[in-house]
Amino acid sequence: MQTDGIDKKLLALLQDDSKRTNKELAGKLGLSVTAVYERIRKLERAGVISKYVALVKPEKVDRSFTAFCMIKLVQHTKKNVTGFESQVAKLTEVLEVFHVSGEYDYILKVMVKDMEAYREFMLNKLTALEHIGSTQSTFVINPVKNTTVLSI
Amino acid sequence: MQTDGIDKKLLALLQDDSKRTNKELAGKLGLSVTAVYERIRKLERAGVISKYVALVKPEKVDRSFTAFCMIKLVQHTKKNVTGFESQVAKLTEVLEVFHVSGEYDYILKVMVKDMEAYREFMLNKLTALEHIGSTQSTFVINPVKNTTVLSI
DNA sequence: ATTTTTAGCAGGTATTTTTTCCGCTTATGA
DNA sequence: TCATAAGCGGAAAAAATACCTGCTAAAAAT
Repeated sequence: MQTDGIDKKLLALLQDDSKRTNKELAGKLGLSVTAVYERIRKLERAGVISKYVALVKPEKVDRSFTAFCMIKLVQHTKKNVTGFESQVAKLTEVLEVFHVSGEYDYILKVMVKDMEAYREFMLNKLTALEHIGSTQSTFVINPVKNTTVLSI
Repeated sequence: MQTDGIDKKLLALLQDDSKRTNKELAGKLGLSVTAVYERIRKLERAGVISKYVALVKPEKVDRSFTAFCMIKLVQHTKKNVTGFESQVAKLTEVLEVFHVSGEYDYILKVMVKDMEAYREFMLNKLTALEHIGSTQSTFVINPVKNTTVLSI
C-alpha cells in the first residue's frame, strides 16, 4: 500500500495519542469522520499500525533504573543463538534485545527497580542462561529522550 | 497511590492492547464495567498510565535499519551538556537518548531507512551538532525483542 | 473520445462503548 | 457504635465507532 501526506499526518497524530477521536482527527486533517475511519482501518489492515498500547511511567511502578547490557556468546552455533534468544526474550526485565555487529553480540535494555535489583537480575536470571561468554553493563544516568514515534 | 493485584493485571492488559473495551477487561478481571472504568481513570490521574499510542511497524514505513550510536562529548560543561541534549532530542531519527556511565557519555538508538540513510544522518545531522568529541556506531543485525511493556 | 470501473469521501443511521448517576456494601476511624 | 469514605454494581445518558448508501472524480478500458 502507499501512504499519502494525509496518512503521514494521521500516523503522526495516532503515534502521539491514540485516544484522539475520529472527529478530532477529521478536524485536524480536513476530512470527514468516515474518511478518517476508513484510512485508519486501511493502515491497520495493511499492518502499518501494528498495535495500540498504554505506556506506563517507569518511576510510578519502580522500574526507573535502566541499564544496557552487552553480551558475548561463548560460541556461535545456530543452536546456541536460537536458544539464547528465545530464553532472553522471556525475561520481563529485558525490554529490548538486539543482535548487533561489533565487539559484542547482543545489546539488552534492562529496566528494574534499582541497582540491587539489577545485581539480582544479573546473578539469578541473566547469567543463569546458557551460552553466555561475557557481559558488560552500562548504566543510565539520565534518560534524555525515549519515544516510540517513527517520524514518517 | 497504591496498586493492588487487579491494577497490575489491568496495566498488563492495557500495555498489551489499549483498544480492549471496558466490558472485555471487566470480564477478564471479574469486575463490573464501572469498576474497570474507575480504576483506569485513577491510574491515568495518578500518572501511572502516561499516554496511549499507536505503534507503527518500522518496515512498513522504511525505518527498519536500526543502529546504536555511542557518543563522547569534547568537554563536560553544563552548557555543553544541556545544549547537546536539547539538540539531539530534536532529531526525529533518534528515538532514544540516554546519558550513561562508562567509556561513552551517550547512547542513541537511531532508526532510518538503510545504511545510506544512516550515513547521511551521521554526516548532516549528528556530527553537525556542537560539542561532539567522538562517536562509535553499532548496527542491529536482528531485533530479537522490542517491547514497551513494563512487567509489574 | 466515450464509457466503465474503481477509489475515496460525505452524510446519515445503527450499534457499541464510554461516561455519569445513584444506591448498596464494606472497610476505616473517631 | 456510629459516621465517613472508598469501591463496586446496575441503569441511563452521552459519545464514539461501525456500517450503509450514494455521490464525485480519477483511472482504466473500449
